[in-house]
Parts: sequence; structure tokens; C-alpha cells
Amino acid sequence: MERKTVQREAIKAVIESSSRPLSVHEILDQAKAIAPTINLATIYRNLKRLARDGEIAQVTYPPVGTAWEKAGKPHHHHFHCRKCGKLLELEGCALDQDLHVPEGFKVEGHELFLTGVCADCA
Amino acid sequence: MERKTVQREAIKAVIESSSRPLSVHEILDQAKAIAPTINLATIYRNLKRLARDGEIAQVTYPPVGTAWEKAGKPHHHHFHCRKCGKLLELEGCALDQDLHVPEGFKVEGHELFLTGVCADCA
DNA sequence: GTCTATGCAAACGTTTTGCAGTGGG
DNA sequence: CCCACTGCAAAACGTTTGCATAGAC
Repeated sequence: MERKTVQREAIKAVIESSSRPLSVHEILDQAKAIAPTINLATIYRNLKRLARDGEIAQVTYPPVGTAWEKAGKPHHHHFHCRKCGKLLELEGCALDQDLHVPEGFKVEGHELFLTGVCADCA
Repeated sequence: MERKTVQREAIKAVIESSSRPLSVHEILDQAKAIAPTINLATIYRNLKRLARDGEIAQVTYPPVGTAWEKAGKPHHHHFHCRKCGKLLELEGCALDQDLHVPEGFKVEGHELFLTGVCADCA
């Protein structure tokens, strides 16, 4: 049976209160303010589990690594600022719905990252 | 001064003759046919270098890891088949050019991955 | 009291690096 | 003959796992 722990609640709270996807280390640092003894193994175990339970979603963009955000948001994409390195959330989707893929291919989803410089760094 | 080696030529040849991005281990396996003593350190060192010299390009999609393809191809994106796990090349770009990003953001590039099932696996 | 979730440390896969020696020029 | 490049082994890095025990219920 599932048990509620300060650690998992802390991780959830940190991710849900952020306006942008957070890295594992950002999550660790911020969660420590709530649950000081928390460590990386616990972070990873709970990220995996919260993702499985549909509470959070994984966002991965190589130059940044893996980041996590609250699940259930409307369809959106991300912007990677090459100056501050942050991954920022963008509203909506600029993808043409009429994607042309070769005969026989079935498109089930897509991921789009924009790169450039954000307003703060420009 | 730059020296031509069988190892680097093998890596280049393997990547340039492929119709889809190759993983590091695919490159290692195929390069061994040309340069049997080649090892991972040499693969990594040369991938980095060939990329720096603009001969090859890195493609990274998390579920697959890092893959490499010939540089200088026309703008295109990739398709990830969730059955065979391969990364396939798609022609063209279905991205709406009129991307709306927040005030002050400067878009310099983008990466798009489509996911689904390829023709061979459907 | 039970048994899940944590904390630690060791293990893992991928990529990088130090160093001695090979071989391209 | 020189020194760029290789091959090997060790290190580094992010992530996962085994195990003993703290703590939720």
C-alpha cells in the first residue's frame, strides 16, 4: 500500500510550484528545504514513480539533460536559452498538423524544442 | 598537423554511407570491419572532432541516446519508431514558420522529433 | 508490528581522460 | 625522426539498485 512521505510530497510540491521544468539537481536543492535528509536515490525513485502515476512528466533536451514538470498541462513545447541554459515553457504548438511522413508511417506524437536567447538574456 | 588515419576514415565512411543516424555502438561495430583494432575511446574522440570540423552532426533523442549523421544535409527532422527503436530520417520540415514566442525571445533554431511506428514495423 | 520508502554505498552504462607506445608524414 | 593519434585502463558522470533500517499506517 502506498504511504505518504515528506520526501515524495516535497518533490511533488517543488515541481508543481515551478513555472518551468526543473533539473534533478534543482529538485534536490529545493526539496532539501522541506526534507533536509533527502538524497538523490530518493529523488530518482520518486520521479520515476510520480511519472508512472501520471503526476509529472519528463522533458529531455540533450544540452540540458533531463528535466521534470507537472503533468496534465495543455499541449506545449519548450525553449532552450543558450545563454542561461534554462528550459522555458512555451504556450501552444506551431507544428503544421498536416505532417508528411513516408507511406506506412504512423505518427503518434512529437517533441519540439526551440533554441535561442530568452528575454532576460537578450 | 592533422594526420589521416584508417580509424578516422573508417568512422567517416560508416556514417556517410548510412541512410539514417547511427548510434555509437553501430559505428563501432561497422568501423571494426575496416579497422579491427578500433575501440570506443577512438570512436568518441573522432566523433567529437569530426563534429567540430563540420563533417558530421549529432542527433540526440533521449529514448535512443546519441546518434550521428553526415553533416550538410538539407534541413530535416527525425522519426523515432517505438517498435524497432531506430531513428529514421524525414524529409522537409512541417514547422509553421510563424512561431509565436514571448516578447523579447530570439529563436535561432529548432529540433523536432516525431514518434510512432515506422512502415516496417506497422 | 508490519512492510513501504528511505539513505547509504556499491554498481551500472556512457562518455572522457592520462599515459605509454604506434605509425603517419 | 617527430609528434598526432591510438589503445588501454582508470576516472568521471548521471542514474539505478541491494540492503539494512527508519517511519507510515
